[in-house]
Amino acid sequence: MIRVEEAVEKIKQGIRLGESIIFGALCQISYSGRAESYLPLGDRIFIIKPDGTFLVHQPSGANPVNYMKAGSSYEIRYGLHSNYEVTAQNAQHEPGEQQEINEAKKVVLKSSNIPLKEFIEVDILYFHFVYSGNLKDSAKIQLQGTEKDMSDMIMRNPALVEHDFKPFSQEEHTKYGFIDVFGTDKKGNIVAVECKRYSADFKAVSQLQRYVERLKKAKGVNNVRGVLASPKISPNALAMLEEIGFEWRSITPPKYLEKFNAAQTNLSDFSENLPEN
Amino acid sequence: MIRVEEAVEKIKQGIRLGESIIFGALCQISYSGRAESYLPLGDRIFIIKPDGTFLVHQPSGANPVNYMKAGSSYEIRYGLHSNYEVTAQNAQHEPGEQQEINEAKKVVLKSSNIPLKEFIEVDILYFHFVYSGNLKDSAKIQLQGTEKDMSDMIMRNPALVEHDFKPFSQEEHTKYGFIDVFGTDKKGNIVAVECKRYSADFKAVSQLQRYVERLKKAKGVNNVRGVLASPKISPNALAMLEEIGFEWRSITPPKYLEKFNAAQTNLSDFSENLPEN
DNA sequence: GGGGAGAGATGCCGC
DNA sequence: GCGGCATTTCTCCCC
Repeated sequence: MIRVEEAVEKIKQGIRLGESIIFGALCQISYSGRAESYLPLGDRIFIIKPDGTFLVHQPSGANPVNYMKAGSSYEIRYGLHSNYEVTAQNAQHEPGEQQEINEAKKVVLKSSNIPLKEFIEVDILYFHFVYSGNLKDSAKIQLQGTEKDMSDMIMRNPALVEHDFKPFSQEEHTKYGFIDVFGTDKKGNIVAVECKRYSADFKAVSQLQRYVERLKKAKGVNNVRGVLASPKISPNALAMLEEIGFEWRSITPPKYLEKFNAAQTNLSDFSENLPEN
Repeated sequence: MIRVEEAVEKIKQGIRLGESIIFGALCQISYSGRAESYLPLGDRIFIIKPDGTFLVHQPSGANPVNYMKAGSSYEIRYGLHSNYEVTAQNAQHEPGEQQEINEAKKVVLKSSNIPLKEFIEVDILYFHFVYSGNLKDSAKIQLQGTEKDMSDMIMRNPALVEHDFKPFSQEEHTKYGFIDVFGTDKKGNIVAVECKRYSADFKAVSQLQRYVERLKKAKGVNNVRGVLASPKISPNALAMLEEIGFEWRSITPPKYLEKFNAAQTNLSDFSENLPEN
């Protein structure tokens, strides 16, 4: 627990200096913007980032319960809470907290993003902790095993699709749509390959169908094959695929950060738990 | 800045007690699971929740750069970092930090989720702050303005679709698919309504088309109308809709938390910034 | 800014 | 568990 005055001063200064601010507080939250929400009293974790990002986390769950996008601005002040009564009872907190809450100095944190017409107001009863500091991080995450890595792999090794498959290009952003890999088979048919990094569903089939239809229309040709590449495919999707006359290839996206061998060996003691593929 | 020994002890105790743990640290991170990633040295914000959720945030951006799902387990210990050299230089930090880093006591935090085969390893150089505590929050967020609210509104006021529209049911989870609102028009035609809370795109049209096709097939009838309801619709989607012979209705999801008037008035000083709709 | 598509998407519900 | 679908999805890239 931290004194309210001290907490408010730290946060004020953090906002002024554009620092990363992290704090925990007992509060209730109202949001208005694309949607609207109200979150009754409870303990939450807050992050205000220098870019204006705002995150509110409950003590469980992966997603923030409330948030604001980068570019939002902040104001914290002492003030009257809303005209309804904040009670420990309606928050299902311990009855003993009632007195504590009523005696607490009231604090209001407002976040607003005028261009996006989004607003959050946090009524704070007390703070559990406050940190504010200039955190420095210019690093970018290096990720492997994405759909892009799959299409890279196919470009390097076209036989994964089939013998004599000749890929032209990758990630074609054309007016016909976005095609992962694009090439010809040995008979000269056009082949459009759509990659999915995990199980392919009927939406992936729809997507591929749309590409192929547009291509046929735009080029005035009929010899366009559709190939869906993924580690798995749902029964529905496979049925739909076969009905259209498209094909499926079982291809798994590459993993293991070859460029960062060090990072890989760093996880060596985990490797016994990994699947053998 | 907090002493490493104190930080590690706090986190260890937090893990043992199942508390909410929040800390800031200079670190590098390796991940292996559905994909793989490596994040070079930098300052980050960490949250470990009692349910096992793990979040790592950089000082900018809305999304966690690394994370683990609920159910993951944690271990923190002193130990050797990986066999590559962690230097202030490769993290683009100030040269003066080099000595500080080399002298720091090395700490490794591991998170693992065996069923999901997901693993994170954090090499920590030093801590900016550590909080651990028993945060209590049983509240659930009350959200309004969702797609479900739109279909509720249409059920209460079917004329929004058209005069004499008679809705049967909502959210039909049938083998034909999931239909938001389902009813008949005055001529006895079946009407399938798909709601979108924001701008409808061609995917929404595809979705609706799929419902209607399945319905026709399953019921052996042809008099099924498709209606797309949304505040906006993209030109492409509208063209596609009209080509199929479906219709669009301009309907905006209800907002303003009528059930929670208190929360609403709480945002009264924001209302002058809100659009007039 | 809109459109189109991926994401280590997540979360919810139903089977 | 998978499937289907919404999300204050977010993010990126291109037009």
